Formats: sequence, structure tokens, C-alpha cells
Amino acid sequence: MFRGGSSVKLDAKGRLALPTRYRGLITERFDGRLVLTVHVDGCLLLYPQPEWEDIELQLIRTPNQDRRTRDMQRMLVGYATEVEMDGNGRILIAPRLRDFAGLEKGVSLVGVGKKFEIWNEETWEHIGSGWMGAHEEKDGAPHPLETLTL
Amino acid sequence: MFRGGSSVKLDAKGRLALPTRYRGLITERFDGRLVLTVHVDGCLLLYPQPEWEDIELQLIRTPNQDRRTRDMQRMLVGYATEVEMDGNGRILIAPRLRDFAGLEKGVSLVGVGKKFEIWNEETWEHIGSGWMGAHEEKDGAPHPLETLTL
DNA sequence: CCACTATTACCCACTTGCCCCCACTTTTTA
DNA sequence: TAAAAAGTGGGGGCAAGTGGGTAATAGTGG
Repeated sequence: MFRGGSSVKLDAKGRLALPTRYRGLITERFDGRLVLTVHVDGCLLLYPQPEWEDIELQLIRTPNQDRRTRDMQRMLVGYATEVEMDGNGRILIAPRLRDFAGLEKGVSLVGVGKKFEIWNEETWEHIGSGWMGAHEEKDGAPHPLETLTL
Repeated sequence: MFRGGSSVKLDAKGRLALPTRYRGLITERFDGRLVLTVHVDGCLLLYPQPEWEDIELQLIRTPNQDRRTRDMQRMLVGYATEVEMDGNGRILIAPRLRDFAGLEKGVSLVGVGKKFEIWNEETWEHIGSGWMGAHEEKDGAPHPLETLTL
């Protein structure tokens, strides 16, 4: 699926040009239909429309007596926005989403499996430096990736 | 079903214009008939009339020896108000409901599955900022959406 | 029972912002 | 170096948003 990252610039209208290497796949397999939403870590998520449908269904079906669950549903579904590539392979990021992720001109587009993540470029660099040397487990909580040998 | 949010303004008459992308669906599948009611989190809920009927039935049938259950029934059913879109796709929000949710001019309309939520805009933004970075489970309570992989 | 007022419903007109498309610039590759 | 592909910018048409005027209805008081 999707992997790798690029540094991209939003133009004055808030449009983001997807790197060419992804465009073919998105056009053919997903008819150019994508969904943008937010992530609790402060970035945006960009899913192919069908993949997103699955996730949304799971979200909505979850019983929500718990306030945190409701907030999760509100945010993820409530911010979900269908977008289509224009003739030049660009998508328009609505102001509401831009604000949420603090996107300005410089943006990092990162392919992670079924989705892309869209980060404010500075924030993204912070993650890298914060990550380095920080993978030792804290307070004995077992890490889900403990068994992975790199 | 419904997804995505918009920033909307109530006009001087307390009318709320539904975004065009929803109007067709509401007109065709639900004949423009909607029901407004309140939510314990402080927002209003906007259901298609048939969907609301189901919920109301469940509410009314629930045995109510418990005070919280009775209050739930009182509030949800007691505030429920049928509304119809006017020729411009707007609904009128009764003062009683406006007051409950503290709605002034700026309002957030958020599609979440079978319903919309209507929030005072500031309150809604507050939810977003409170949510970010808040997904780490506290005090070991397991989160119902824990198994969801985004 | 009627008159008066306040609220709601319906309709029309104006304004705004968005979306589609085209054109130009820059980079890549043959 | 030329030609093609990718990146970038912007303008104009039209749908959607917004505001208000007027008619209809309901609610209130005499």
C-alpha cells in the first residue's frame, strides 16, 4: 500500500498536490475518491474512500455510553470530509481541517499502510527527534511491538 | 450516512441552513421531516424522523424505576420537536432548544452517523482541543475503541 | 367573539465563495 | 537542447449561502 514521505507545499487556496507516484493507484483503484479526517495525535488522515467506510462503520456501531467514545466518534466522523483529486492531482483541504492540524505552507505527507498522514512540517520534525532514543519501555507497560525484530 | 461538519450561522430568525450536500438525501429518503432534541453533552441532536421514532420507542419502553432513566426519558422525549426544511433547506430552531444548547450566531453542525449534532461553535472547538493528545488510557479503564486500528 | 400582536412560513433577490478549467513555469528525460 | 511531464498560480461562472419583505397563522387580551 502506501509508504514513504514527501515534503509538500500548500498553495494559497489550501490545495495539496499528491506526489505523482500515488496518483495512478488512487485514480484506478479508488476512482480518485478520498476521505480526510483528523487524528488524536494532531495530524490529518487521508484514506481511500472505501477503506474509510469500513472504519467509520466500526466507529458508529460502537456503543457510546462512554463520553470518550462519543468524542472519538464526533471527531473522527464529524471531521471526515470527502475529497476528490482535481485534474492536476490536487486535493483541497478545508479550513476547518487545516486549522485542526495547524497546517501552514510547509506540510509533510507520510504514507503509512492504508492511509496517509498529513503533518505540519515542523511538528513532524519534532516527532522524529522526540522518537530517537525514546523507544525503551516506560513503567513496565509491555510494548505491542516487543516481538518485532528489526 | 451523515459525516462531516460545517460552520453555520443562525440568522436573526433562528434559522439554520443545512449544507446542500445533505438536502437531497433528507428530502428524498425522509421527505424533509426531521426531529430536534437535546443531548446530555450539551448539544442538540437532529434526526431524520423515522430514525428518531425507533429511538423514542426504545426510550419509552425502558422500565424506569431508576431516576436517571426517567430523567433521560423526560429530556429526550420532552424536548423532541418535529421540524421541516423550508424551500431553502433551512430549519427553524425553537427558542427553548436554542437556549438549552446555548446557541448564538456561530454554530457547528456535525454529521455523526444517523444524526447530526448541533453545537455552540466555541463549545465545539473546546472539544477538539481537549481531545487532542488525550487518547492514552487513564487509570487503566479499557476504552471500547481500543481495538480499532486507524 | 373579535381585534391586535407576535411568531412562523413562504418567497424572492442579492452576495459570496467555491470549483473547474486553463495557462504559465520549472524540472526531468531522452 | 528540445520536448514532455510535473508543479504552480489564478480568473470567472454558477451554485450555494444570506438576508429580508410580506402573507398567514396562532396566541392573547379585551
